[in-house]
Amino acid sequence: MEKNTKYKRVTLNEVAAEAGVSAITVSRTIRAPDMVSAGVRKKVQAAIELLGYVPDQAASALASERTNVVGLLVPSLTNAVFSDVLRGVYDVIDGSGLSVQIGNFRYSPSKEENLLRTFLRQRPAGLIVAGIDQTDAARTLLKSAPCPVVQIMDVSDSPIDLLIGFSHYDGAVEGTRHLIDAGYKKPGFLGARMDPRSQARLAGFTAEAQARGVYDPTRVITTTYPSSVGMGGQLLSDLLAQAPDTDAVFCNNDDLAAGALFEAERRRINVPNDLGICGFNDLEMSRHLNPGITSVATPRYEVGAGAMTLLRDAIADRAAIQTPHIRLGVELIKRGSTRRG
Amino acid sequence: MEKNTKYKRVTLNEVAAEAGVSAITVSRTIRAPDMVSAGVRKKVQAAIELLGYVPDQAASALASERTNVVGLLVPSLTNAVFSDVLRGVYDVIDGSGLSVQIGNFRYSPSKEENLLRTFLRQRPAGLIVAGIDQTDAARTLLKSAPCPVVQIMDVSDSPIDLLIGFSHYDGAVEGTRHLIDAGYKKPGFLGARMDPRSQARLAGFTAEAQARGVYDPTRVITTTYPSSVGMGGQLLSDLLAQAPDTDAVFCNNDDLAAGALFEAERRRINVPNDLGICGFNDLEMSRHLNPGITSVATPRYEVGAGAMTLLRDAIADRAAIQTPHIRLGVELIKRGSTRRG
DNA sequence: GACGCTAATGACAGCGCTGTCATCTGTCAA
DNA sequence: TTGACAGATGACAGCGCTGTCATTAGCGTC
Repeated sequence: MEKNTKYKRVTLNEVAAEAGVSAITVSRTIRAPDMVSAGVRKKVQAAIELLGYVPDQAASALASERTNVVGLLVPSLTNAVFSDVLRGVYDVIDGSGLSVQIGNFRYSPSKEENLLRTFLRQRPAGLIVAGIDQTDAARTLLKSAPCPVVQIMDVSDSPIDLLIGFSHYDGAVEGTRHLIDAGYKKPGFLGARMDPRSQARLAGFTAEAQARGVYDPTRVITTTYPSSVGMGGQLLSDLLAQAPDTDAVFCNNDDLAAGALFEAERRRINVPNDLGICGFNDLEMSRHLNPGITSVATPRYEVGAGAMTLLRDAIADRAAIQTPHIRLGVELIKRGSTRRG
Repeated sequence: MEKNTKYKRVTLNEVAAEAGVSAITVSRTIRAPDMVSAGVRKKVQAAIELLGYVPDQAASALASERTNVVGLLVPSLTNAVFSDVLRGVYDVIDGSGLSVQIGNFRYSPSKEENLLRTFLRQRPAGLIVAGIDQTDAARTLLKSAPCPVVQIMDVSDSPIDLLIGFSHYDGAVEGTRHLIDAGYKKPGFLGARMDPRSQARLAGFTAEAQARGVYDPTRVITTTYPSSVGMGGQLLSDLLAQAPDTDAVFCNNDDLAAGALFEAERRRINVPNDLGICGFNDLEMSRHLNPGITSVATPRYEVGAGAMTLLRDAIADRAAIQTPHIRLGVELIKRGSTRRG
């Protein structure tokens, strides 16, 4: 076996010899310090420090049938939304001894299911999965998973295990209500990708518009192509071609909203007077546009950080989790794009 | 030992029994099919299929002293630049049997060094590190790493091992030259974060501006705060306060450029006639602004995908790598923000 | 026909750790 | 004083795989 002596590993046994105890005591000092007397603990910790001992994850995983790997299943890596979630996850995991493995299922439920199977065979310490719309098979796998599972980015009446997210439906209702309250009479909806969370936003828009008597299906424009700024402009063009008297748009997200704003600019349509625009997510950019884009701010970072916190605590002691289901709020941020003169 | 029978593992021995061969032959069938005769190979593959065998990574890692984990060290997870790189990496790794572990060193060289040590102890199959500006200690660690190392996102005269990137200096020179060629006489520079790659861009700007006799240090505004659209507006304000006659800005990246554009709009400064704006990276948004922002397009996805390809091939056979150092080009995309009427 | 050679396969040990159970020590109640 | 008991520590086996070396079969050569 070719070894690189530069990376010669310090083993548990060497630490044990240094500290004058047995290997298992060193192991316990690391994993369950309470089981070891204070004196021995000190000696062992000194020896670990002295030798620069770092546990071998592979050996530990093999012996204990568990790993310190957390699987994170997301539908996209491009999306600014998920990079904020990622940031939250990494901020919490930092120094927890756990590590993350990301699976990108590209909005494909079957791919998600496959990734899930792959992850589960690695005996993960925990799983974080985006959304609540797993296939039945995936749900079954997750329900019987031998580790905590956190669903994120949405709310649900029947979570699999742990959950942290916010209501896309409620957010859309709030945004739509604001448009109508601001005096817009003919609001439309622009949506791209149309994954389950986008669908929920559309449902929220539809429900509120209907309740207020301003719903018109010809003002709903969606595509399954990905969201982008360019797509926002295109969708607005499509909407105006189909329903030229539309006076406001609720956009599925801020990229579309920005694109719609730029398109309106090109068409010399006055925003907010002739066209109100409301986005979703509240990306950093939105507040700096002219006019600023009114948007439903979503706690993406908080979802990532909260999910990892939940998971970390559940891995330590699932029974100790007080609030396994966390519903975060969204906040409507009103800006110039809906402030009529 | 608490076991979950649902995830009862199929072992090499069980496959071997099923196929009527020894365990080591099964192992070889998987890792080095050429060493096994065609008939046996078929039998073994059938048995693997039948039993749904999946190798145990932990056991393999323990026995072979190697893992299938690729470490990826990036300075940021927020940045759109790195999410594009990530996407490239994941696209190539998909189905290669390797998995990625991300380390986020937050632009801190010492944190990078620590992460590196942590990764190296896990005996990674390979490493991808952002940039070429590692500390001396980190360089030494990487040079003697028992695995291939890919540096990305920059070019270098003395790569550690493998490298794929592009020249930030050249890109900045090209952007600056374009501004001057377009007739702007008093170009400034806006930069945030000012990591080594930002510094290289500033150096390119400075060199070209000096060569053309239009360099003025009072027109260079930088901050170590992170880049954002908002920061772009702020930096432009600072620049105009300090040097009101500035007629163009080369921005460190497109977020700053967009912020500068929006700020110019608010100040009723005509872009491009009274102020030319050139960005860097060419994010999707830039082409949709009014006017579109001229930008130096960088091959971020290609860097990610190329790095993972290099690494994958190097892990298979380091000696077979034909071009260990890949320099990708950047392309200036001219748009309205520098097109004077 | 004995020999050497290569290709194909197997036996075996052990990677570094942890689960299990055994042992040992000290304390306290009867 | 004895026994029961909890707390602290250790001995040992084995997780599933792979590196090493041994063995066997097959084949051509002088």
